[in-house]
Amino acid sequence: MARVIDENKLTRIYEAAIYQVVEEGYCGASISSIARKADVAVGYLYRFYPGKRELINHLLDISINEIANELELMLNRIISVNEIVVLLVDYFFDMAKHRPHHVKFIYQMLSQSRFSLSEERRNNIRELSRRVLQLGQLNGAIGRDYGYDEVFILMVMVPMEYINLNL
Amino acid sequence: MARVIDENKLTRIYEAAIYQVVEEGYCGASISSIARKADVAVGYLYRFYPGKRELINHLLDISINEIANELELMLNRIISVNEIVVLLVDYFFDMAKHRPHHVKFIYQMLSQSRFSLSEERRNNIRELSRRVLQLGQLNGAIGRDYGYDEVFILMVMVPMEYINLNL
Amino acid sequence: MARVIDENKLTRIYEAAIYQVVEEGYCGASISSIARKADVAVGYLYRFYPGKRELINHLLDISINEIANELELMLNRIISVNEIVVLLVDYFFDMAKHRPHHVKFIYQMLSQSRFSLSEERRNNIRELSRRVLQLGQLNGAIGRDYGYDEVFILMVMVPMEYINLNL
Amino acid sequence: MARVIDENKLTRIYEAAIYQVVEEGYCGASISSIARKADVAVGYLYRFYPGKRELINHLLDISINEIANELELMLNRIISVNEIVVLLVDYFFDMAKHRPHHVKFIYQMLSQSRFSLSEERRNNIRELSRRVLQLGQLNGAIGRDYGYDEVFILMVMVPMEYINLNL
DNA sequence: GATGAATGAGGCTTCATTCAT
DNA sequence: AATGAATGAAGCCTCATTCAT
Repeated sequence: MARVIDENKLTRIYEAAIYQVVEEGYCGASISSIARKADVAVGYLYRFYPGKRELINHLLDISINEIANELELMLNRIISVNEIVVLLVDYFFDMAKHRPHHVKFIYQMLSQSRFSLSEERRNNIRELSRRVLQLGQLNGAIGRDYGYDEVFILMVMVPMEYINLNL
Repeated sequence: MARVIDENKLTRIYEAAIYQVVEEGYCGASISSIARKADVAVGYLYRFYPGKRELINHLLDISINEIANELELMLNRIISVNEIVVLLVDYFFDMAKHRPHHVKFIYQMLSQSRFSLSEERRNNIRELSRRVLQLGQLNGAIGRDYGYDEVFILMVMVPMEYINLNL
Repeated sequence: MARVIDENKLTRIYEAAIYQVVEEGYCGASISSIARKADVAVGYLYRFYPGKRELINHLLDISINEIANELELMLNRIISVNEIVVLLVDYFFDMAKHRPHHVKFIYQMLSQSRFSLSEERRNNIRELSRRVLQLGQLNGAIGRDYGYDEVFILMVMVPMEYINLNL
Repeated sequence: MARVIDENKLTRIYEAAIYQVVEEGYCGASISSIARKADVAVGYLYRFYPGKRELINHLLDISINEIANELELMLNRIISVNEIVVLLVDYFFDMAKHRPHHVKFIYQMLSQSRFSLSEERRNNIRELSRRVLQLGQLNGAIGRDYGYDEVFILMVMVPMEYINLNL
């Protein structure tokens, strides 16, 4: 019978790709260097993605999704904005501790306009920001004249910035 | 006879390089595309820089220096931290209006660890942050438990983040 | 127990290979595309041939052999050259109607010097051409100053050319 | 001043490309092997053609054009079809003698439907065939029931076939 | 000094072939 | 025996860099 897909290999590719992109940039992260670091044949990569760009884009998507899911869980427990900020920052610090390259990866990608999220993911983020904003404005934690952007920057980007500066 | 350098050509190269890096990323910004956009021969570029990396790194250095000088001027006039924040944000918005690619360029480069500033520039920035911190803590505008990083992030990175999100 | 070879699968491989070579050329006809079209596993192919080249070469050999056998049957019935020409052209037109890709395949392969027939097959063809020539020159249907080549070109290649141009 | 284009290099590329295609087929004729044989850098090829396919297609176009021009000259001198056939066959034999690979190249490419001539070239050929047909039917050299295809096959393809078989 | 033609290392991708299951 | 996941050599192409003019 045919061999089964080794999930572990895929994980290694993800780690390697993120590591290489952070260390060398999108272009510097050559497919062959990723494959080598993941201890996988070059061709193996192309079984899952039609090309390099799709691989990296998917990784960004996965990573953002992870954060979005975390935030959604928090919002569903209807805690206050203040608590959410604390939890989110904790979450980022935890990620920085265990997977420092992931934080850098997300941060880098988000600041390069060429790598945009999928429409779906973007809507997802916007919806969550809206919910945070609503929650914060209800009990006065967030002033009336702030919008989604401010929420996103202060809750997501600033913590990441801080972490990046210190990594 | 002294070697005459056409400052105009150099400026065109800088503009073109920054534009291309922002639009296409470091790798996408090919030397030939930069030269073409700057209306300069490819070889001309190599009279000033030994390679592509050095050119881009220098541009980052120049750009940061520009901001540092601006901040230094402000600090020399010994205005309050509050005023400095206002002036600095104004300065960034002005840059965003007249040279939007420059803001993006600096922001993008700073979030990519592999493009580091020169030691000299880094010291420069640190010294300025120290002075701002001192000034702020003197009159209580900045709390005792904040450090350089926080000053830098809040005064430089957050405004840039905001601008980038809206450009 | 004797190894049972599924003749049907083999036939499907032949058809698929010929089809793909005609449509995409030798290189464009990838082993995996052939296997997919034949609904056979890639590895199965390698049970019969050590490689791609051998498969294709064998197909050419088989195809030519088929024509040679046909011609031989005709010659054994000692009919005149004129009749043979008619029968052969009929045969080609029939093949063009029912298996158009086969005609194209043979035609294409014969015009590419690097796909040579096996020594055995070549001798076979030459012998048949000799017999046709002899037969034709006996009753004056073919002039004294023609040789094997002319016979082969006029009886085999020209009809094929015509068919190819019209397929 | 910038170096001037070396026409000789281009000619070497043409020869090398045709040689390699004939010897190894379209796919076997790798860009690097062509460049090596032409004693030219790989990148040099891409100054004239966007890719391999365009190079080979252009070579076919050039080659066919050459023959078409020759035929046109003959037709303009209003000689008889018989004379034209003789001249054309002479021309092919001459080509076979001095540039044997060119004949093979044209023959191979024409028999592979995937490499079609440009619309312009095809019209050109058709027009010339029409003129030959007209001329031949005027003085009875060509029977009433023949068409373009027959003219083309007999005057161009058969001679080529013959040459190919003997090269 | 300036130019841009020429080079070739290196990147992305494909696919013939192998071999564990 | 049959399968198809996995491999990696080799192909196409780009582009940083050099250097003759």
